[in-house]
Amino acid sequence: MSENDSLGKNENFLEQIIKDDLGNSHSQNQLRFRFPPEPNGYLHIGHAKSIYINFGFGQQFSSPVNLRFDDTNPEKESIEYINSIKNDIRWLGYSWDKECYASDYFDQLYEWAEGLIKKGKAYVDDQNQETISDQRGIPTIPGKESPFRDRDVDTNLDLFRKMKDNYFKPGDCVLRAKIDMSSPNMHMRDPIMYRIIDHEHHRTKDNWVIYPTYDWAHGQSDYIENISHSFCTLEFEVHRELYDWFISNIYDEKKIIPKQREFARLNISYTIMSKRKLLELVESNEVDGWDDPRMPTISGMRRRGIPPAAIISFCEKVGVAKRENIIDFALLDYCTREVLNKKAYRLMVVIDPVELEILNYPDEKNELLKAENNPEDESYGHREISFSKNLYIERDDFKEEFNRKYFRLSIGKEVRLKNAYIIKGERVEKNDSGEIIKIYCTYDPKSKSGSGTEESLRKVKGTIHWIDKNNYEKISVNNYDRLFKVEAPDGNKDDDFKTYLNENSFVQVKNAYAESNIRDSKKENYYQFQRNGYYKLESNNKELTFNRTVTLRDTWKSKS
RNA sequence: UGGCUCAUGGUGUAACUGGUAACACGUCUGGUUUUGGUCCAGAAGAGUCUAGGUUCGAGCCCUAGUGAGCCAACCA
Repeated sequence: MSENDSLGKNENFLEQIIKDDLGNSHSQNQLRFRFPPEPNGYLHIGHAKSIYINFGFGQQFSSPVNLRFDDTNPEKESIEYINSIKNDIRWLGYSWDKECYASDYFDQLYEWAEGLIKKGKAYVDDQNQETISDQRGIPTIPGKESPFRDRDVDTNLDLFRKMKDNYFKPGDCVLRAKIDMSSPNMHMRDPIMYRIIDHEHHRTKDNWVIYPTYDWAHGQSDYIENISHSFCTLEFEVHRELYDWFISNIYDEKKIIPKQREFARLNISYTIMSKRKLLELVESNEVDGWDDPRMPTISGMRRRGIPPAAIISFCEKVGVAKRENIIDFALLDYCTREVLNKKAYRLMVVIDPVELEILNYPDEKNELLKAENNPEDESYGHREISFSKNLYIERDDFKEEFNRKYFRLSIGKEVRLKNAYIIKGERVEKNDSGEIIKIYCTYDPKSKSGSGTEESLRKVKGTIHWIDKNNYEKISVNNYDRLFKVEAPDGNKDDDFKTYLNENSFVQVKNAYAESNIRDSKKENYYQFQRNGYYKLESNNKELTFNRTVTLRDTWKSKS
């Protein structure tokens, strides 16, 4: 079901690798992918790219995709994260074949580790962390071998079993692969396979006190699950040699050898993509949790009102390559608007109200005017909006002084009230501080929208939205903006990224006036407050509260 | 005194086994429009990091530079 194929769109390099393998080493039914998050945080838009890549290939090649939790570090992981991850993937519209856990393979991994010891390819090192680290050397200088490196097999086996059986304390010893302390690749300098961690695991509870490291667990998990292609981000490129080394040492049957390949992670301007830093924002209460609408997390974007289709479309447009990149946030906004324009129910909401009285409109008259729910889609139908002599309009839609580029209301200037009549500004009333508190206008009774009269067909330059003063709903609106003030908040290693937080990223408007139809709004729907932006219902407890997803595109260069 | 990776308009991604750069976003024009939205039409903007080489011909191949990223957690 790949749209890519049908559109003849260009293949990315990972797709080419798969197709090459299909022509040589792999058959169609041997293809299998996986998405391997560590349950130590919430998924963000960067993970969405990875999800899109892996599950996208699954769809394209009709291959199964496993969801595998890389849960080898119980100190950082939790069931809360597991649940949020599953929820987010489903919300994005994907379903996995098997739900797997690296922890399900702990027995097998242990067995293989003993196998490596027996082959003389792994040993227990009694040195402390600091010593091991010192001995590893630096990239330009070879490391030194551990004095415990040449222990015999029986000693190693005995020690390793004691490690497993809780004879030692964390830090007393580790199991290391015996490879090459002078390798130019630091990861080949006798990497650690097991360490002792005294912490209950969220799944295996207290069954284990030794836990495999990422390098020892990941590739083997791929191998166990018959994963054909293991795609990860660029920083794991240097791990590949070790990934292959481990598998070559356990490989003993005619199983698929998984192939690790790396692509560039996603970066977006004015935000950060590090789980560690995102956690920091959450814990320091800079944001309202992992799902704060300003967060680049999947859950945050969901709360903000970005539909899954927009996220998928974004990942598609962003492409897959090996080059470091920073995507312009405007592309995400574009994808969001593109989807929402077709989906959103339109409503009129005045966010910063000022009173408007129509002098020649009958005092007691009240009309119900017809409005389209979505001009992009006839099937959304129509609604009725209450109209009378006294209204509210957006303060911003009236100006006493203006230039020829100004389309909105002013004294002596005509404008159309959306779905209603053409009015002309007459005069204003100000308070002592010179602030406009009320605008007076006159209307053309024959210009009613949709009436078909000659007057109603007149072209006026501007159209503005409004609210009936006698029939409206007060709502609360959360206007969000970018979380950071600079394009690359974590680009400068010397500065704390939090110093670049945008203090105006969240503006709450308590008293916005909405047409009364807003009472029917639903959590699952998307809304456009006309001429203002797209909004998502956040809460409908006593008072309706909406989150602004994104503003409408604004090409009016209101420059001054 | 190391290894690995990358280098195409402002941003991102293309260009099949070499045949003088395409698409999207952004920007700018104009048109339509009862949302300064949408939609439609169009424009500007790179000669592909640099220097050599191979070739009739190179963004694609080779060499050497330059620049950037990653690697020295008992994190993933």
